[in-house]
Parts: sequence; structure tokens; C-alpha cells
Amino acid sequence: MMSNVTAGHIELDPDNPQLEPADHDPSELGELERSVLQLLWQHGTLTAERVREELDRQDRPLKDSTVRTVLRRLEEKGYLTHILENRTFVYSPAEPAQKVAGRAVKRILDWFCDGSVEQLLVGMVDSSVLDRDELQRLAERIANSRTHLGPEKEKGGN
Amino acid sequence: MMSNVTAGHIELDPDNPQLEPADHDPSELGELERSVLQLLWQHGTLTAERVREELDRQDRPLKDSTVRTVLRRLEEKGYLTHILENRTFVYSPAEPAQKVAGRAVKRILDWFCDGSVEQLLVGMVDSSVLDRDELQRLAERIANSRTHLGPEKEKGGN
DNA sequence: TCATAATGCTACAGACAGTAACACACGAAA
DNA sequence: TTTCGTGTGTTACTGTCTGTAGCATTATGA
Repeated sequence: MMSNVTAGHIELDPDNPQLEPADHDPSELGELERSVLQLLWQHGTLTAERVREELDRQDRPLKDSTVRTVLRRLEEKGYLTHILENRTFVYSPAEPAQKVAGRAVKRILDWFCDGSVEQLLVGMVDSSVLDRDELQRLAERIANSRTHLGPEKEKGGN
Repeated sequence: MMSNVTAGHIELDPDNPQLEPADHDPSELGELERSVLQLLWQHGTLTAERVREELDRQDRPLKDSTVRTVLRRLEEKGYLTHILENRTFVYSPAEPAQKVAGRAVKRILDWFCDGSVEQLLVGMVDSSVLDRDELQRLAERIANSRTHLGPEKEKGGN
């Protein structure tokens, strides 16, 4: 039956090195998937085995095959890529966390705020997710920075 | 058997007017649920029948019972409340959209940005969800507003 | 050739969302 | 009071995901 396509899914096609940048939103991710993705973001690159070890360390003992399945699914969804390094898959994030987060927020924006960033920010301040002054400060910092058009060069402190 | 409780659900109990403010995140919502919720936010209050009509209008013909189920679930999840008006449920949002959105964003923040609002904002700018200047402008506007600590009294313009 | 290590494929159970049928209750009309 | 219409309560089925994992297969080095 050629199980494929649930929405706009990805063929793990070696001919197509350019996996489409996950047009899924991370809300679609399960808890375990999220954890694994986070690990990848934290470590940059990891093998399945390494991921398993890390999860172990987080009191989440899982069978090897489980971890592999999750990694595969994450790659199918476009969040990860892998390269082959002596018969071993070395996974790494397909995109920086911020970018994914940005898209996720966009979703929320469209769904719940009519796409109005202002409404969203107000909502965040409103739910104490964000402090008014902090927002002001950050906005300035971001406005003044190059917003890394290139890799965040430098903007001063941190 | 008293079918109740799926998580932290609400007894459709007329004695308990104070429904718990959805501690679910909206990512948990299905597509239809979201649509319905949006309708409620748009219209303020709606009966099941009215909701059905609206969905109809959106090329989404659904049986009466379907709509009711969705409404009930949304209420169970804390997104809606209802009052009884001559044998008829009149639903309304339990919280403003912005607030829900704010919480949703907080989730994303914690999951993908280590809780750093800055990272998130940068990510948004980065994914063109948000424009640098726009952010700056909004931030100022919000910083200067009363951020409605009370119901948006007034802050001048608009 | 054999053991080992890694991958590929398949599966299954539980949760949840979409969808809906059907039974029940209550106010109004006859 | 009986009936009817409208609205609610209850229950359920199906498909899709996600967590979880077993088992087959393959390449590599001893």
C-alpha cells in the first residue's frame, strides 16, 4: 500500500539531499520527539547510540530501536538530517531551534491572534510570559543587532 | 459509572461557575477545535446551532452532534464556558485569545528556546515572522501602554 | 566464514480528534 | 395529559499519531 504521505511528507531520498525545511509545526511533535530534538540542538550532532545514552541519563531508558524510530521520524518530518560516517548515522538538526520556534510562533499567531504580532506580544506580557521592560530592552537589542544576517557576529556583551 | 475526568476536566456543574483556566496548551487542539474556538473568539458568544451554521458557511458541514461534542470537549479542556439561557447553552470563550496565545508561546519558549525570550524574538525575526523595526515599534508601544492591568482602560490613541 | 554493530522494516497499543447516532428531558401546543 | 420539537447527555467508531520495540538484513573486520 506504499505507506507514505500523511500530509506533505519527505521521502528519505538520497537523491534529494535538500530535505524540505519542516513545514510541520513543532506542536505536532510528541514529547519524546521533542526531547530528542532538543538533545540534537544541544549537542549539535549525535549518533543514535549517543542519543540513547543521553536519554538514559535523563531517566528515560529506551531500547535502541525505539530511539532509532524516533530519529527516523524526526528526519522524515524534516527536523533532522544525517550523514553516513562509516556505516553510522550521525544526526544533526536540519534547522536551528530558533527558526523552528519562530515558525511555531507564527502558527500561533495566525491561529489565535489573527496574525497580529502586537496582539501576541500583548498577550505574552499579559500572561506574564514577558515583562514589559524586558521586551523593550530586547527589542532594542535586536533592532540594533545585525539580527545575524550572517552568523551572529557580535554586538557587544551578552 | 459517572464518566468524568480525562485529565483535569470540568464538571458541567452549574454550581461551579469558576472553570479552571485552561492549563492545556492550544497545540493540543485539533483543527476543528481550533476553528470552533476561533469562532467563539470572533463572535463572543454562540450557541451550538450558531456554531454549526458558521462552520457550514466555511464549507464545513457537520452534524449537530459533532459540533456539540467539540464544544463540550473545548469546555472540558477549559477553553470555553457556557451559561444556560432557556434550555440552551450559550458558549463563550473562557479566556481571551491573546492569553491563550501567550501561554502557547511560553511553551514554545521553554521547549525550543530554553525559555529565552530573546532567542525566540531573534528566531521570529530570523524566520521573517517579525520585522526588526516592527518589533522595535511594537515594543515601545507596549512598553508605554498600561498593558491593560485592568481591562484596557485607555492609553491614548487608537 | 562468523560475530558484531548498525540499519531497515514492521507492528502494536494507547491517546486523541473527527464524526455521529441515539436516547432522554422539558416546555409548548393541542 | 399527551404529543411534538428542540436541545442536551451518552456512547461509540475510526483513523492517525506517538511511544515502544522486535526481528530481519547487511556490511565489516577478525
